[in-house]
Amino acid sequence: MKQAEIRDSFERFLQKRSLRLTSQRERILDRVFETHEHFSADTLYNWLKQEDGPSVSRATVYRTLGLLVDGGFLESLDTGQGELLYEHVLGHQHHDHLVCVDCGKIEEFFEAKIEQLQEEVCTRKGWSLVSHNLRLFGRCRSCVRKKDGAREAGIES
Amino acid sequence: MKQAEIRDSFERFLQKRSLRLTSQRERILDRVFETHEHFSADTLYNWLKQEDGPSVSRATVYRTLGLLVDGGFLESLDTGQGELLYEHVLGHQHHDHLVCVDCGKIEEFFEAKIEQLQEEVCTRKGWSLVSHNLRLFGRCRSCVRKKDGAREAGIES
DNA sequence: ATATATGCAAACGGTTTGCATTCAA
DNA sequence: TTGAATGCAAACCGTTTGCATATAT
Repeated sequence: MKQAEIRDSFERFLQKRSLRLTSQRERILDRVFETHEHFSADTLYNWLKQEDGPSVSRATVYRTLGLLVDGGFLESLDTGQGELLYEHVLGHQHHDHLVCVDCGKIEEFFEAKIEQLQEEVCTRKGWSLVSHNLRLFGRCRSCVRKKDGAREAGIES
Repeated sequence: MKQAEIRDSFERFLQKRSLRLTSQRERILDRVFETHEHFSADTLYNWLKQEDGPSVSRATVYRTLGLLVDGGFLESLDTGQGELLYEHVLGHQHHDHLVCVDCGKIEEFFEAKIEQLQEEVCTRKGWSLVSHNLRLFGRCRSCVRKKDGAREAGIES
């Protein structure tokens, strides 16, 4: 999905709710869809401060992130390290995350069988599934390598 | 595992680290293994305040909870609602959680096939799995019922 | 014209921490 | 005796909010 379509979709979303397209919202939308990394509210705030364009306050960053999550433009991801991370949704399929406990790296994965088993668990218990959050914590390929290197050198972890 | 064994195990843990068995730690340990509910630091603090025994400050509650998690006596559970919940571990097998988005109820489940698929995902990606966190958010049996009732009565959700 | 957004700074809420005092070993 | 633990209150940190001002429609 390209920038222009996203923009249209955002405008429609705002109209539906009688909200206004401000230069701040415009700027945040653009910036957020420009990156494919996971980012925090603070990171986004700093990007906007450094790069040029209409100034955006911290409060507006938070308010707009909330709006974008509501509208299904962004998803938030709780890595359990205090701050929420965000990633854009449009053009991305659902996935879960691997988080490296050594370097913080995040990778995405999708495993249909896990998704299906989650539904089965819910059904079995009489619940109705709304969403889920699966995080695998481990060591990424390069941190595993580093650790093995250290072990060979006789350094205890 | 009965209270006395847990107590011994805790004393050994403290000795190993040259930490001391204080009346506060004793009281927290007992209280925590007395309940089978999930509880927050604040809930625990209030239990200790209402029931009688040696007084325990909020700071000590937090410090001791940390200690018990380190020692593998408790596990913490991030429901994503701001505060951490705790549950005791000894005598409990690993499980994941269902969280009701309407009433906050928590149920536990264990699904071996999901556990195994997580390992497979990691292996496939070259990661080494350390732990995981799976939360299913949905509506519990009784909230589903309530919601259906409302729908029949023509009340929109 | 007017309802909505913004920026600022203060508030929030769970948790952590510095420090003087108390206590287990 | 002395290193560790406690209680208190202040600090922390990401996030939210009240309010006066600015702005999109």
